[in-house]
Amino acid sequence: MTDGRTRRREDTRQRLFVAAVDLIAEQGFSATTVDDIAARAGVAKGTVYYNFESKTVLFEELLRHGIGLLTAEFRAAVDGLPPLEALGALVRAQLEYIRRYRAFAQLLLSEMWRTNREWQQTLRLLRGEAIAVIADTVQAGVDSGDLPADLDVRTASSALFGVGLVVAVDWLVFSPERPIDEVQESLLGIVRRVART
Amino acid sequence: MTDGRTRRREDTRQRLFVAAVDLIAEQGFSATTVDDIAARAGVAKGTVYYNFESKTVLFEELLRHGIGLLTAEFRAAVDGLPPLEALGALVRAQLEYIRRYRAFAQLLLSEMWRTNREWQQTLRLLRGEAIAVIADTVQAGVDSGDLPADLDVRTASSALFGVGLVVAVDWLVFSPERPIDEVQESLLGIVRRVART
Amino acid sequence: MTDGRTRRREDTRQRLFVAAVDLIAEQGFSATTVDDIAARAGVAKGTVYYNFESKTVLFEELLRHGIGLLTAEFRAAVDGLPPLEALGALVRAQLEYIRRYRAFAQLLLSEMWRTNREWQQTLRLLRGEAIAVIADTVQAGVDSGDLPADLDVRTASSALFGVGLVVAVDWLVFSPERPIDEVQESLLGIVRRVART
Amino acid sequence: MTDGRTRRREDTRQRLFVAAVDLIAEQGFSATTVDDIAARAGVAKGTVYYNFESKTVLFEELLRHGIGLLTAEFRAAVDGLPPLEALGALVRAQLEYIRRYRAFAQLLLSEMWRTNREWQQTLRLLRGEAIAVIADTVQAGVDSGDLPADLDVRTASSALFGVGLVVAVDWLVFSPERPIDEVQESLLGIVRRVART
DNA sequence: TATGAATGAGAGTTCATTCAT
DNA sequence: CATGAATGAACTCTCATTCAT
Repeated sequence: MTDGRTRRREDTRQRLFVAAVDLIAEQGFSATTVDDIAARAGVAKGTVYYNFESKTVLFEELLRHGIGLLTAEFRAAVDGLPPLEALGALVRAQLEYIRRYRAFAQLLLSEMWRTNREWQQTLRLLRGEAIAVIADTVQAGVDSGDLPADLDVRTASSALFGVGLVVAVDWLVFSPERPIDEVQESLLGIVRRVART
Repeated sequence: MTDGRTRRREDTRQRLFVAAVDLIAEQGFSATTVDDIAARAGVAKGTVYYNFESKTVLFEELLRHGIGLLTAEFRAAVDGLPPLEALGALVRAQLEYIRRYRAFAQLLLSEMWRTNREWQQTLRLLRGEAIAVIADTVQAGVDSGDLPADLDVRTASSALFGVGLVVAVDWLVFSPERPIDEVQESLLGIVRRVART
Repeated sequence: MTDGRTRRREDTRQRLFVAAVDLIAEQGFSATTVDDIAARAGVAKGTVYYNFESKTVLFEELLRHGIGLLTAEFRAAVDGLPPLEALGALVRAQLEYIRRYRAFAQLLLSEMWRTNREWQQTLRLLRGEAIAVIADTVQAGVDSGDLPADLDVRTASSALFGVGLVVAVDWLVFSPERPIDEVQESLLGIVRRVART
Repeated sequence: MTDGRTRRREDTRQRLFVAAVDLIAEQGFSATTVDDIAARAGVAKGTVYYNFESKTVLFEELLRHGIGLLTAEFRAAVDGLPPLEALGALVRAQLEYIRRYRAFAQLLLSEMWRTNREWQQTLRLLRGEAIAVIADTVQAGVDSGDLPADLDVRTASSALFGVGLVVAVDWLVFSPERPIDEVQESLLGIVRRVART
């Protein structure tokens, strides 16, 4: 199972993932060619098709992989924490994630609110899983009285996710020199104020 | 004589704009073909090229047109208002705009934070003009003492623009049944709270 | 017949001829667009079609006009002259013509030995008329004993025409600083030597 | 392993060369489509672009290949010969070449004296290399006293090249039934007579 | 007599995908 | 497990031609 061949193959897949995410973040899915991906990964074009059924499938697995990671970090962040602290931990986790996987975050920002794309179903589903963690935390806050009782949990969670994404990416693209702590503080400050209502 | 011709041509360009913005918002620039655009506009393919140098130029003029409109509405909104009220007016104007030109807003959200695209220069420039109106208002608020003196005006304006965009589009895509007033209230509430700091 | 309208139209046709001959000489027939021709002639594209049935017809009339002129000058040159002097006069006439209508000469050089072109029939016919004047002169020289009796009149005339064309155009393109008299002398010298055989 | 592939690819390129030269000679560069070339070579259209950057590049490599061959034959022809004999050898070599690669010769005749074409730089350069061999021979003849001391070497070489081309192609197009030896004799006769001056 | 907006067939080019090696 | 030559459908763009003004 984890013999030489499997490891080699896993390595190739990993390099293709990295190459694809960078290029698609920069140029978008359609503008990124399989040739580009293979070249940046340092393999032949045929190798892409040996490892993935198609360009679309490669992209879908990429989304699955990336958002799965984010969801896992969300779950780890809130584990055992009381609602308000958990909310802060989520913001921190999202920022950390975006900083580490900047290209993937850009890609998400570009694709998340599109319509009529092949992988839309997949994306909505994955988005739902990530936001569910946020929603659970928000719901817990409402139940415990830490958050206003009339809060629309679904919309608030959705907005929280989107705001974190856009603010962090905006920071990375337009003010990369600004320290992340400031950004984190601003976001946490806003969340706390909203919570207090 | 020349007037009839000019009017006809202007009409054709307008229809191409409308067709292009819808399709590109849904599918992205690369995935949208010139054939699609021509078909939706109800003209022949050659007509697209008679009116625009290239697909890229059509898109750039589209960006210019759309963001120009937004900037104009921003300017009209803040005209003569004191800082805090002006800030509220900006939020309202942005939401109104996004509701009216939903497709264009989606398109902006998808392209604004990308790198390495042909029209990036154009986009950055236009974004700068729109954000300048916000920045002027924020700066006035800082000067008047309505906003915290240590506020990073540039970053705050940038974030305000991004948050408005992502929240409004998220609402249109994922909770279209929710009345816009609520969204507006939420956003205004957040802005006011931040202002009070 | 020669009223205002006709004169204006004739003027437009003339300008289109001049524009077309220049452009086609430089770039070839296919690479020259009707837009190019109209622009250089300073008229609208529709005007080309108002004056000529099609691009091909414009070109054919151009060939007819240009080679007709050359043939006429050939006829005028040899008129009344004894064979050997007539031969020299032909060389001079051809060089004069090429110098005056350089672009047309280039165009001829490019198209004359092509096969499978639409206007080939026309071109062969016109070429035949021009070469007939040369052939008549050569034949007269053979008959009078000034030229060798076993000379293949047809081939010799054909070659004379081609050599004149290629040497003159080569001179115009690659050694334009060299005076025409030298070129003429060289050519006449060769012809005279061949004649003496 | 790699050898099999390389050979296959080289084979494809060769077939594309042959197909392209025939078609372009007949119809000209612009009038020849990539579809035509692919069809005659018996490959798919995409294969043309897998092997050549563009239609223009294919044509440039074609020119390079064809004129390179001619230059090589010129060099082989004059090798070790005294000036006058070398001159005769050049004429023979040129005629042989044109007879063998008739299509390429027609193409050269059509393109050589054009201006404003993309590959002009390339063509001038290659023409220079071929004519340099002639010029060296002519210069040797001048130095040895076999040719007139006041001969303009550059112009004479240029003209010799052009005359050989136009006479040979004229013969192939308009009198293909005439044996090549006669043509060769005529040309050699002229050259010898000029030499005697 | 002249115009120029519009057209659509067809050109050059790209690229996801296949497959023999 | 990996390769890269070949493919052909689909793309962007061009341009000779038409026609209402």
